[in-house]
Amino acid sequence: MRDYTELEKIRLAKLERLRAAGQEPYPTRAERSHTSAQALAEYAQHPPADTHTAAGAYTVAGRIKAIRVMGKSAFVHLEDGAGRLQLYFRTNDLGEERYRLFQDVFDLGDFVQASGGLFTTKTGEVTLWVKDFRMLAKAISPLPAAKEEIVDGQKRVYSAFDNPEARYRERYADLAVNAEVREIFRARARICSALRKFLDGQGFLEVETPILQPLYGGAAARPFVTHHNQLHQDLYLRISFELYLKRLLVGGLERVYEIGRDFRNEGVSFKHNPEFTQLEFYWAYADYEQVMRLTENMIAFVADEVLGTRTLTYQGQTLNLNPGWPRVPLAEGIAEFAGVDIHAHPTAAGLLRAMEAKGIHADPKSTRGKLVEKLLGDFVEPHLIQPTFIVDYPRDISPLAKARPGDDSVVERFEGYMAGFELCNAFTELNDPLDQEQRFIEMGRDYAADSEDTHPLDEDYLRAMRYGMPPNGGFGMGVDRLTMLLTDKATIREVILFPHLRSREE
RNA sequence: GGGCCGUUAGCUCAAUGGCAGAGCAGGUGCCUUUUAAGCACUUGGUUGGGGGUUCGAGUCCCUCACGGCUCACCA
Repeated sequence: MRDYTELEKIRLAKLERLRAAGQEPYPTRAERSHTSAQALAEYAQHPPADTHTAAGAYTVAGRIKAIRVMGKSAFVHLEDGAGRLQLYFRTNDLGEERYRLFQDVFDLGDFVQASGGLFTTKTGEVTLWVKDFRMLAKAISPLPAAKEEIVDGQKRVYSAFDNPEARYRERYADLAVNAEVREIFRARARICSALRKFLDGQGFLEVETPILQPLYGGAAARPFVTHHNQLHQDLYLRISFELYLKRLLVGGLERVYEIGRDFRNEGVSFKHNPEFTQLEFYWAYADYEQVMRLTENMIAFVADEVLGTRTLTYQGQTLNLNPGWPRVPLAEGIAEFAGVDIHAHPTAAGLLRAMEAKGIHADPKSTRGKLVEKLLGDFVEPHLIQPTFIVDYPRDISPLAKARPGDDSVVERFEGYMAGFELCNAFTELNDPLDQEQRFIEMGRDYAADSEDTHPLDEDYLRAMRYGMPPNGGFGMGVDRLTMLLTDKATIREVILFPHLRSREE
């Protein structure tokens, strides 16, 4: 038996008192004729002649958010999924005994059902004049209490439940108490719907590919490992969808996408959660130029659908999401912001010397591609506030992308940036099985040089490609990051319902 | 993994090394159109855990746990 707090013991006693009075604290069924918003809308459309007398018949259900008792009457705020509605309880209407029952055993956080007509109070709030009420679910533990006040139309919250750790660990309490948190996840759902609507409209097919994979690939990340008992087989949780989605192009599905979970066994930060939601699509006969245009249109479409505008404020910065993002070759961006001409330094050693000359220090074992990435991340990325495509990446950090015709050292790849961080990554996909095999082998060498684990070589993927893969453009985007941007949240944990936290001993 | 900061009542926060407090929530009263309702009284603490210094530790030191920020890592 667990230890209840003093506050919980008081509520347990109230629960017993409710039972003693013949009311079930957790009845099986509830009734509801109107949501709070429906009731208010109906009243507004057909206001009674005398607004101070209860009119109509409404039954509402929801959670008690505020109680103001004044002797023999009480005002209560009820919150449901649509909003809130004030309830008015009065001894005259309910009788001494029922009124006392309400006053004595109904608490903040309880789910209740109430019926009556609507009227307008002296202070102008449309309110349900309660003729009947009952408990729907008694709350034993008090929700983190917050108080709200409306000052000049602005909501002010006092003693808000805002300790991040507590909010993430008890997200249910966070959601119950902080209405704006519920809005984040409504927006998130609309973002996913808008992405699907856009891609479906472009003739893409939504598919599902394995999360448990015998080999992992498609990105540079350490995987989570798990085990199938009966098959005596170790399996990896996928780090990307790429290699499976491209197998589908081999199979003749020309436009496919997947929205789902990726798992990366790496550091946690304001923009990294160990599991995160990714959108990837692959588009046969398209190249990265077409994918760029589709990307701009997709982001603008989502902004229209979710925000109703293409201008948004992110952490105090105004972002313009209209299509027509600048295309900045990676080498130009680095030249501008880091003052290093990477074209002039085709070898890792040469580039490293050029960087050292600028006072930029890097791991001397880095490949040239790694050095270029460091320059991009440290010097260019922070400047990319407005939506920008950085294009044309070094071949050795892009093993699944196709080389640029006429320049083997550069691949047709772009990354979309805004607000100073990477949003998406895409390329003209490599579809030459012999080149792909060579790249995999090169990557293995690079990993060895970096003293990382050797990346597994996916033979089955090469077999698929040998059957013939149409030329195609592919795309990947972090849906969590897009949600951060559109909801103006500074950390990924705010847009994931249950972000990963270290376990805590009870 | 490193650095810095933090953890005090259900929630939000105070407290020169010297009696652990406030507001809200809770309880008991008063109050039949309130809205952070109001008024009076009042309960509530292993100050994250453990160890140390000290006559005396929420406060200083060590250590562990968890979190925040940041750096590193993240083709």
